[in-house]
Amino acid sequence: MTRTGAAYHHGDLRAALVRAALELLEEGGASELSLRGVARRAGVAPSAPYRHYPDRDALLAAVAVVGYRELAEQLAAANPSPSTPEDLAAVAVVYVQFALERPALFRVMFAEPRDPDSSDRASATAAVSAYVDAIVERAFPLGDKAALPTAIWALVHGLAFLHLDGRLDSSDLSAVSRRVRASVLALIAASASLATETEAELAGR
Amino acid sequence: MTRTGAAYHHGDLRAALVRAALELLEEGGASELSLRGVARRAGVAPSAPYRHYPDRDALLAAVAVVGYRELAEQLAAANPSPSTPEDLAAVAVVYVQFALERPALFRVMFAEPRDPDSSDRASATAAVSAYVDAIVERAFPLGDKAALPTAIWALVHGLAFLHLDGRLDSSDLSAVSRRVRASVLALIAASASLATETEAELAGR
DNA sequence: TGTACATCAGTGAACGCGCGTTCACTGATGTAC
DNA sequence: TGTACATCAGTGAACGCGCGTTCACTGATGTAC
Repeated sequence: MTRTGAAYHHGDLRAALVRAALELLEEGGASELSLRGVARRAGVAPSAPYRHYPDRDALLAAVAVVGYRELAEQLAAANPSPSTPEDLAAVAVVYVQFALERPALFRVMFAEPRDPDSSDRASATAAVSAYVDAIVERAFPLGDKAALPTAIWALVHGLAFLHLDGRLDSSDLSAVSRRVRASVLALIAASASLATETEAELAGR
Repeated sequence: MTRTGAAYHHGDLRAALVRAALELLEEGGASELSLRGVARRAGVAPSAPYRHYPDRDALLAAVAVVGYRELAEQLAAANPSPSTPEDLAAVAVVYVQFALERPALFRVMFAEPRDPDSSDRASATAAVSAYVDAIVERAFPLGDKAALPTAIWALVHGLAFLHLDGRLDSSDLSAVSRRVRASVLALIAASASLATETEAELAGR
């Protein structure tokens, strides 16, 4: 709008809408994202988005996809290929930090999709899942069948939401980080100890 | 309405509204609970609830409180005073089952309160937190400072939401239970092994 | 036991709101010749 | 290089909707004497 001097044709409204949505989410306050609100923010008529997205959900899905990409980038930036428990714990800390820094976006990303077969969103979510599995798997091959990656993801995700929903105190961010780190380390330590115990039991208690 | 034969005075509309809300949540579909919808379900004018609750949030808070109570009852029924890792794992399984069986209620319970100082809701949430802390603490005194109870709660809560939001497959309920059980057992095993490691390190590696 | 009256717990119409979506339209762009 | 025209990407008015909340009201209940 201000960029090209109020052109009739926007240029790249498709991307601008996603950008506007992210801005609105960033500003907090309104956690519910409305199509009209996004259009307003982009400086465009309420009907304009329909040239690019079939409906509101499609726009939300596009926003979620960008969110997944940014989360993945930040995780990778923390440690592109974690190999020790400490590395993994550091990645987990970044995951929770992302949730606390961009709560509204995080909620959009993980909100139940109304249309459960939105392929974009599903594939983005599968990508995150695969990514998490992959880094945990690389760090701890054969850890505890396939249970460990899921357990770690759930642990970190649960920490994120408990903080986000005010069930855990988020006022001291370094305390949050310590808690995330300690939890993840504890869980990882378990996989080794479980294996040992199992061996011991097999060996006759 | 049908009970007393269409009395003008309802009898106990206050409780009936909460019951109606729970029914609506139970029926799934609409995860958003509206004051008007609840009044409609209770067979009462849209303005009637205002005799009992100052606003929509207050009604939602009352619903959440009932949800917390029922969750606590089910957890206690699973095992009133868990003392082994297996006991705790069983309680965790019930927690996730509750979320999967009553997803809409679970979301209302854990949704971010708009009015962050609703005392009813806050105290109910504190009660759950205290309960979780207590049973974990009782089962594993001095486990890993105060980190373990939180970690377990987060793990289980994260599993619940990842299933609820379709990030993990919920089609095979017994597989879900196995995953929950295995994750919790792994995390608990860690507290012992961590303690051992710490001692070993203190003893000079 | 009967009456007068205050209080309580409902009604129902109305308010203003923002929403998602549709529709006929129009201005800008790009292509064919 | 210039003109005719199809296509594209916006506009803006309008639709119907359900919502939370308010307000003056009224029927039922309970209390005082």
